Amino acid sequence: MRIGELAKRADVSRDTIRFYERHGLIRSDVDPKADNSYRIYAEDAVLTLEVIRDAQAAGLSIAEITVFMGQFMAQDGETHDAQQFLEDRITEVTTRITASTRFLDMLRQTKAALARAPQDGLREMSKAKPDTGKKGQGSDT
Amino acid sequence: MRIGELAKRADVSRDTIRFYERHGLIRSDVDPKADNSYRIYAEDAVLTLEVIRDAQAAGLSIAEITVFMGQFMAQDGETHDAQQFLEDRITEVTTRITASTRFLDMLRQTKAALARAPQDGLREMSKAKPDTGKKGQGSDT
DNA sequence: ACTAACCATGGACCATTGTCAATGGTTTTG
DNA sequence: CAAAACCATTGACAATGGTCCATGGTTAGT
Repeated sequence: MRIGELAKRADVSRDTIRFYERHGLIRSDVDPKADNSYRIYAEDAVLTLEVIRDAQAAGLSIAEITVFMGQFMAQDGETHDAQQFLEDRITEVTTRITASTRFLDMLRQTKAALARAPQDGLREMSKAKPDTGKKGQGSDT
Repeated sequence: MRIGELAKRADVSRDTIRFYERHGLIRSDVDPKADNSYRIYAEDAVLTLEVIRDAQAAGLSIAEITVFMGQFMAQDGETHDAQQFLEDRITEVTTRITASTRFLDMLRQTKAALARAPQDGLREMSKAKPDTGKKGQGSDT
């Protein structure tokens, strides 16, 4: 298919597709039996764009997604780097999901508190604590 | 506490704290009985910075986090806008978590496939398909 | 007292992730 | 056929989220 159709089907702009392509996230060929310069995209490009969307939601940068796509398509070795990369991403994404969920709870609690005491403000909310469990050594250097 | 201590305790740079402050995400006062211009941060600023981190992980922009913080601290009305805002954020964050989780699965599957067929590449992976379901279109002219 | 370490302010600078506009060619369709 | 709609390429522009630097004042340790 051509870029316009892909754009419609994946719900992204043509410019975005071109941007991704420049960054190696997606590929296209030129129809050899046409003498124009129109690029042709495979069917699975739609899927690829959806994966890119998810990957971005998960916090990966374009550069990282490019690597992932490369890994995904890879045929040759470099298995070690690949494994390591994937492991790192898994850790990061997991962490992000945890933080997001924590924040989601906070949103819900805030909303509930607000519903409970509309004009009163929500000073009592102060009790809602995040529960990080990581940093914060109690004193200065 | 002063900015340096806060920076250490919350594990962000001083510049980032100042950046947040300029954008209304955090506040500080000047010690009235000191004649310097050093800013003093309350204890809970550490917590605030942690919440900001989570909110960012959840995909909120600085502007949105600022609104949330305002809501959180709010004393006056505007309950309707607040409720609506919170609801919208809840929907968005939930969606993001779903997408992230979907992508996380993909990472895991890719890793597994790679472990299974190191030199073979993972052509069979093609079967792993997401599961979106949207509509509409992006225009570009 | 002197120096290292800290602080404030302002503005320049940077990477990332696109978007837009100009220019010129191609295809489709009424 | 002629216009509308589509396509490619290039490069400028923009918003976001910081980071760095220069300058000058403050505090703390030795």
